[in-house]
Amino acid sequence: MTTVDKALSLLEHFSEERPEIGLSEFSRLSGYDKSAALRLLSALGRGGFVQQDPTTRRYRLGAAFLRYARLRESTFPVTDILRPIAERLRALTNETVHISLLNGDRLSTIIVIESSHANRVHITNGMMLPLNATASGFCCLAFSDDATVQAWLAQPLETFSPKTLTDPRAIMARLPRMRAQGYAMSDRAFDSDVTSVAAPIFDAQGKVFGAISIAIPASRSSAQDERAKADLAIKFALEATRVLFSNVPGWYLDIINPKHAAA
Amino acid sequence: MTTVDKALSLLEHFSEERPEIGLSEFSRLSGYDKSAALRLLSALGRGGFVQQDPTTRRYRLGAAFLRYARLRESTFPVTDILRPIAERLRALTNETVHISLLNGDRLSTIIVIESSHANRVHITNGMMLPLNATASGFCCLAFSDDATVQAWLAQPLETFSPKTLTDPRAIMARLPRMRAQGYAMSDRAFDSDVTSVAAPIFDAQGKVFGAISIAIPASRSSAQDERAKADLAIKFALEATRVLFSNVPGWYLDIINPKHAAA
DNA sequence: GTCAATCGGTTCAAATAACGCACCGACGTT
DNA sequence: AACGTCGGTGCGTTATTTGAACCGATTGAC
Repeated sequence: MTTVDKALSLLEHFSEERPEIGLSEFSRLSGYDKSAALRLLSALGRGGFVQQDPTTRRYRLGAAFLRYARLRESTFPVTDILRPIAERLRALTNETVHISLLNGDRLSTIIVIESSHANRVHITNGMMLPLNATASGFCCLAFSDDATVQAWLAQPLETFSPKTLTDPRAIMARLPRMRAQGYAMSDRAFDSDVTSVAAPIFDAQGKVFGAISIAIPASRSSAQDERAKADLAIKFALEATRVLFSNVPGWYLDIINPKHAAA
Repeated sequence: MTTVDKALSLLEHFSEERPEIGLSEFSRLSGYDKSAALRLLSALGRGGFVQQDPTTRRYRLGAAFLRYARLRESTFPVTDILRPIAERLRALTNETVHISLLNGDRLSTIIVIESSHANRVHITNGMMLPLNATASGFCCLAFSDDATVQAWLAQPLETFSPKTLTDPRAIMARLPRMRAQGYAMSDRAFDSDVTSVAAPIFDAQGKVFGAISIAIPASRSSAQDERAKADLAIKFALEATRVLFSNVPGWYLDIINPKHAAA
């Protein structure tokens, strides 16, 4: 692990719940010596990646992220690239389609294309989704490595509906099946009237980047429909992964098509 | 300069014009040895700060920026914080007000509140503004250190109107006056019908973060108006700096109010 | 088909920067 | 006054970074 890795790993400790972190706190969280943490934070500060509140001296994420995120979006516009994919999937299914990206221990919804049915699922763009109640969230869990999953599920899990799973063991017990199927399903675990299927989008390193999900009013969903919808979700998520990163992990291709006739 | 600084500085070579950079190119641009550049890039890659195109092997900005920028915005929402300030300034002047943030060698406009006059300046949100033709851009130049200014003006400067300044020396000649006044003004240098004044917003390190600008149809502007508008721009930019970073550089306070009775 | 240049990436002894303990003054509690 | 914790510093020890040489793979010229 290089010094740079260590510096970057400090940033991982920021989260929605812990947006500001003091020096000693960083030292404790990371296990690095205070002087090491200070050196790393100073370097991050010089680069604008963290900034200190002048009064409390605590650190928060810096303005460089605005700059670089904008630059990246203007030269490699993920949202623009993914929207047509979501639109085509919505055209094929006429159900609400949404794409969410993994953001720490949550998903942020960046694209929503609603069904034209009068009875349709409404999802707010920008909405943060939990990992323990949505099909997209289950995707992130099922296709991430064990250590990451353990860390995610170690935190307290919120309840959203009577069917929400909050027991880490119960959730983990379901992951192998999802992994084997190549997609995830959530039946009324987030909203009591919504069933959804989702397939994972991977980044260039083969880690879960986000998920593409089809959300259906529970009243309209059926078991035999699920598989067809899931196959579409997988197909379009694959396309998204390819378009963004030209690179789908081989093991995922093996899962969704063991005969190696890639979709 | 620590190893972390070097790694972060590699990212500075990305720009709108150069969104993808190869290993040797990085080595040349940064002056670091190829093996050093590779080590740094690998670390950045592990953190998701750069990613490699699997076919060309060139590097581009990674997905971590989306994640961290979203996290920062959700815990420290610059746009939400600044919008009410822009709205109040617009209410006082009834002219189009916009706030732009420094993004490399350009400004990206994040807030636009238009005047209610029939004859008003229209600015598109998200628009990228040059440093050499707008009041906001002049602000960035006037209140940045010489080395930065030199680097910015060393690049070819685009012409936007007959009054655009493209000679670095002509531009630099005007900066001391702006610095002394505490604000910048641009008369028809970007759009032939628009005059604007702008005051700088500073970040926690005292570097220019962006600018707040009042844009007026040239036909409606007058010299005596300029100073009044500028004073308002300064006042609101000060407030923006304080609200965001609780920290206005002392030298700037000295400039805008030498008697130390801070606004 | 061959040659030369360039690409991304690897190796390893020498040079250098990171590490982490001990310590500082400031602040808040007890 | 004594204690605990905070952010930050100094410095000898130690581990990482450095960079020239090198590798195999591409690419373009002839």
